[in-house]
Amino acid sequence: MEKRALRPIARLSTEAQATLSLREHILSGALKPGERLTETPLAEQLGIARATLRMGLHRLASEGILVQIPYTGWQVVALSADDVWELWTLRSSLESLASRLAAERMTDSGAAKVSEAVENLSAACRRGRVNDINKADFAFHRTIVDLAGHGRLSEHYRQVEQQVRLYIASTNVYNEPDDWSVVIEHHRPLAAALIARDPDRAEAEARRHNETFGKKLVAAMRKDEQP
Amino acid sequence: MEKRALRPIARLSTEAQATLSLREHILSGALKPGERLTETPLAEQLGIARATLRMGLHRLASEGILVQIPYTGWQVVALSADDVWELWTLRSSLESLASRLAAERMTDSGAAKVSEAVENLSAACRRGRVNDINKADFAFHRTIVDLAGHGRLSEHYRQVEQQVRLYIASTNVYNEPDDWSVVIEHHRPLAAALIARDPDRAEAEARRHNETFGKKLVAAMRKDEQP
DNA sequence: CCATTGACGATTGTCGTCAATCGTCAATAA
DNA sequence: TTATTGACGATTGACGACAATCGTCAATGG
Repeated sequence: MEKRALRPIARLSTEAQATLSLREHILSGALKPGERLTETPLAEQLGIARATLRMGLHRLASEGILVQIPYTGWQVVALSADDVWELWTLRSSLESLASRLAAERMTDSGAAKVSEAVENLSAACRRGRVNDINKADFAFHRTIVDLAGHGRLSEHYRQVEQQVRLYIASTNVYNEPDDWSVVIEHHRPLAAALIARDPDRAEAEARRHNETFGKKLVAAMRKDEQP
Repeated sequence: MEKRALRPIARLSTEAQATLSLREHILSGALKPGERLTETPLAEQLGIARATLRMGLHRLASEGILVQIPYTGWQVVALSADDVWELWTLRSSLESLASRLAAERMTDSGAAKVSEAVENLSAACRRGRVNDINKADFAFHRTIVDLAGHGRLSEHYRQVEQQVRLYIASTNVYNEPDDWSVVIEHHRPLAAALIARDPDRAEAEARRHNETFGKKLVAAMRKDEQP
């Protein structure tokens, strides 16, 4: 016998499962931006009815990773430089709020989570495997948002984060053999402010962090778009 | 003959029309929070198929003004004090960003729009009709967000605004015979900062505006919830 | 040769129907 | 009397089929 009581089984409607599956499939980079999706074959592949699949597609569209062209089909969004700018300004704003709130309600266990996240990121940077760094990076920011204890903020952030993931997956901006040590140096001040329970500094550091990264990224994109 | 060329007619899918219709119906306050909705009668009322209606319902759920209880029904969300706190902190964050951006890219025509909006609000306050004040208030803030020229921000703000509208419609917080002149005094500094093209001040004023209102509201709600 | 148009295949938009699941309430037995 | 259980009505969940609309491309006429 197990110690813990039985947990209620996680029941997911077929639509929810399909949405999950599709979302991960797209975000994994298996589908390139602009790639076309048609309902009928997709429904057959997933073994569900078209109407069911369709709900999932609509949801992903409302989340901004798919676009629908009436009577023509669905396609994975192709982000422009302006889109990336929008994403980063928005992310900066949301994460600044999250950081402030997280610092305000920081607990010992929360601080431990932040420490763990930043150490994971540090370890990943030392190993130098791009995918791992990426993952640890997202996990670090996600930790902060979760610690803010703000359901709607969490949901809005998730949508932005998702599109950022899509962008990262569809480009190789992270493949530049940059010095990975700078990545961790860019995160430590924010983590420190959080652990120190300093809302003002946490908010400022979050804003600074996002803005520097965002500016670099947008500049790189515009350079690519022009010629 | 008319001068202007024919504009493309606005074609809306039945689903989109149903969504629009439902959204306004709910936001108008015709349905009280917690009120139950069943698909079949609703579909009949609107004269559309259940599957079509259902897509609209799902959308409204993802926008946070409906909740779905599996195999049971849909209902209008009932916002708690915590929810209102979430809404106002989020709105503050988003509108601060919008105000900063709007101030940065302010043009003469933009400034005119801000002036017009604030004058409308002022006029409404003098007349003292609650509904008009309310409408002008939302229009003022919407003007700022539009002027920011940030599609995603606009969409995220819309969702928050919607829930705020729902909350306002379902309560009579605005019915207190407050001195309406204070309303306009709370808005003028922000408008002035925007017209002066001062991003820092605009951002700060937006934050201050939202926080004072939010705190007052949340405090009033908690007082109502406790006993 | 080229612009126009009509038809065709492909794809989504919408609909009606049946299956799965929920809450409730009465029947039952200790 | 009261806790359990079985059945019922109500409601959503999922499905397959038909209609509307799109882009394309060949046929047509100048």
